[in-house]
Amino acid sequence: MKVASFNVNSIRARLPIVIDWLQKESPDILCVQETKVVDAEFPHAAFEKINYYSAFRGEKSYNGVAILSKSSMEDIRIGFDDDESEGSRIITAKINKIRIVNTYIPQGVHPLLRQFREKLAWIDRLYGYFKLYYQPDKPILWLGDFNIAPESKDVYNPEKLLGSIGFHPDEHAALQRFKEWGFTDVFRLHQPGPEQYTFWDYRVKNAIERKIGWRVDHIWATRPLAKKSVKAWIDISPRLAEKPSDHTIIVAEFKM
DNA sequence: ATGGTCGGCAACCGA
Repeated sequence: MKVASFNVNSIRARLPIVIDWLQKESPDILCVQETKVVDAEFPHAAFEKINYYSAFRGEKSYNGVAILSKSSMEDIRIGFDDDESEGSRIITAKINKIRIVNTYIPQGVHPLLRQFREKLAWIDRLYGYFKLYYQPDKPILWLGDFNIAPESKDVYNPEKLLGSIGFHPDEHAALQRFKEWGFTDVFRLHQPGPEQYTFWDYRVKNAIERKIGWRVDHIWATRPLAKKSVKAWIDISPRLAEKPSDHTIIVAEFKM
């Protein structure tokens, strides 16, 4: 089983990249974030044409998440509990007995602003949601743009950036709870080295060459699944495309 | 370095 996650920064602008990548790599599941499109305009027909099912929820201009899958999806859930107001940031489905959770965690803007507290509260709510509905001894895959680099080796300059948005102790503590509950960072399991970035800011000139990046996109799994993972990698091809993306695609493979 | 660049959408917001 091959799974992947990609912050597309508009599914319409990045549709050729996504279609090409699906055809080239043939993953079982691709989770996408920042689709930036209302459901009525989500390009599901383009995915059906290449034999992918899709589950999606979006809004005009901002946010939006989708799961693309070769196998059919069951028990698709939008948002938290019966509250679909956060549906543009969390969508889940059961695929071949595995619970897939795709999240686009709020970016947070700046640690001194209310949006930062809202980001932490959102993560808290996600934690409560996991605790209430799922069990760590079951196979669960959590993918998405977490908007957090968990460790020093996940940012280009940890000394300078510690305390910044995306690399803040409160964010690290918030993520740590998920590890204690039972999640493993599958990418890190297979790639212990530094400079494994999934994101480079558009605004930084020659960011890739200068290695000014962040690892904020993730694939985490509960232990029964994590122990079946065999490899993980970052595909930077979207960043080098004609219409480059600021994020890359993170991929993991499991021997089922 | 304290700016820079995207996408969406029609002025700036969010990242």
